[in-house]
Amino acid sequence: MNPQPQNFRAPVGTHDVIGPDSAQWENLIALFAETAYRYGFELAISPLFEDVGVFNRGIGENSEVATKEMYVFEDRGGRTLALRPEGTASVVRAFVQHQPTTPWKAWYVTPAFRYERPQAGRYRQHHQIGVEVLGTDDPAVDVEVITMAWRFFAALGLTRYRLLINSMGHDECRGAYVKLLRDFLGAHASELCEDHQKVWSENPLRVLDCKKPACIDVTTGGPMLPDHICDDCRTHFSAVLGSLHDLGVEATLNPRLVRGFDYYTRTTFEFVADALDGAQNAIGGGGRYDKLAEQLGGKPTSGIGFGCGIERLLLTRAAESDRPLELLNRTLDCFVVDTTGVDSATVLLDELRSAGIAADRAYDNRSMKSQMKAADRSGARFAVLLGPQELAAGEVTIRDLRSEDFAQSQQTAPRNDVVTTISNLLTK
RNA sequence: GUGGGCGUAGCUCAGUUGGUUAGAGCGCCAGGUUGUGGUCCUGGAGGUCGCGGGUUCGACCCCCGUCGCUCACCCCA
Repeated sequence: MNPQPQNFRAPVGTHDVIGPDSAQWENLIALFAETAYRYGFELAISPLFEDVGVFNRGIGENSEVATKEMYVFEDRGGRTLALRPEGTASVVRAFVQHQPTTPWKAWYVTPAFRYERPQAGRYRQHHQIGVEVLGTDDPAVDVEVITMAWRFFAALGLTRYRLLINSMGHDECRGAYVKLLRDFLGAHASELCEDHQKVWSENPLRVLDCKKPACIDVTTGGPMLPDHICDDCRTHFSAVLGSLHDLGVEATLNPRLVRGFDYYTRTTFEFVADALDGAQNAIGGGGRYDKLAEQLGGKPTSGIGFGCGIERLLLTRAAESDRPLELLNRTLDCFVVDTTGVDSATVLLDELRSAGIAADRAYDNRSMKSQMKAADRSGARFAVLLGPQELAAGEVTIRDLRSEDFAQSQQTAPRNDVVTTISNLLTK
């Protein structure tokens, strides 16, 4: 009659983020929000799920993510929906739907879902922060977006990261290049690695990204993207590279850089962290997607953006430094120790908190010693002692918990002046 | 989807060739004479040894299965 409760746990590849780790997340997201506003971005929140077509059209129906990693499901109304595997497609869908005035600059923070086997730095639900700019193909925007990410990493305290960059060309010159590459690969198909001998034709660009020696050998002698993009794209790319150089943002040209989503055109980039060993060292990436809005049914609109994985950024940060991020002040101002037995703390705390003072307390009428321990553990700056004596005298005792000197670390204050006294002590 | 390693208290881990009531440290709770934390001392709570089956007189230990964690391949953040 009383069934054994099941031991539920977070699904495979997902994680609960609780303290003290959640403080790192809070810091990182707050810093990103701050950075985004400084660059003129507004926050965009879009649904976690979309019509599956948004992602199929966006990231490409043949892409690895779309074919075998998406969480696709049918809702009760028979609609075929998918959990977002990345941020860009939804934001661009929102742009197409609402047609905000351009340039539209939006930032986001969102979970992303991909059905893969989890491993270090790879999860079925991970979280991304990113930005998108729609409505201009000015190379200055490419530079701004890349630079923002670059500066953000530095503000996070990262030091060992690199920017890899490439130009994919626009649809026409890229198409011509793919044809060229396909012909080339066709002539050398038997020399490719085992896997690509079979599938090189479906997406020739992927072969460029293959890490197997066989494929590298073949493609090294073959045509590379930057040499075959049209004059306009070349000019655009040069402008981007030039400005990045002027700003001191160190970009490494990587002609093999081909990202996993099909929507990219022209400027394409990736950030890798050297502190992360193994295959999961990409902490962020992005690029231009000048055809995406159109593919999602909108007017032709240029766009560019980047996304970064929060988990990987924090892993990188932890690998580079022992010190946690402490950009936000999240220490308690005071801890109320109430031994009156009549719960005087409730009213006192309401006064303190209403005045903007961060305050907490113990519950359950615990002993003074126990409450003092709790005060110490809480990290609060001051303990506000309120016992029978203080209650009778109409005052409180304020104790500086950082001081070791008993005599000088305590003072009394009239009960009515608690807020102002604490405020004054805090500004010292 | 394929393969390797690992599942013992909240956490980090011991547990001798299979042998009685499964241990430690940290953390948590309570005390150390009646109002003071961070050190110290004492005590306490907390575990169906991931789960299911098998071998055995006897299983945390051996075997099989399963689930989970983890790492790698693939791909990506």
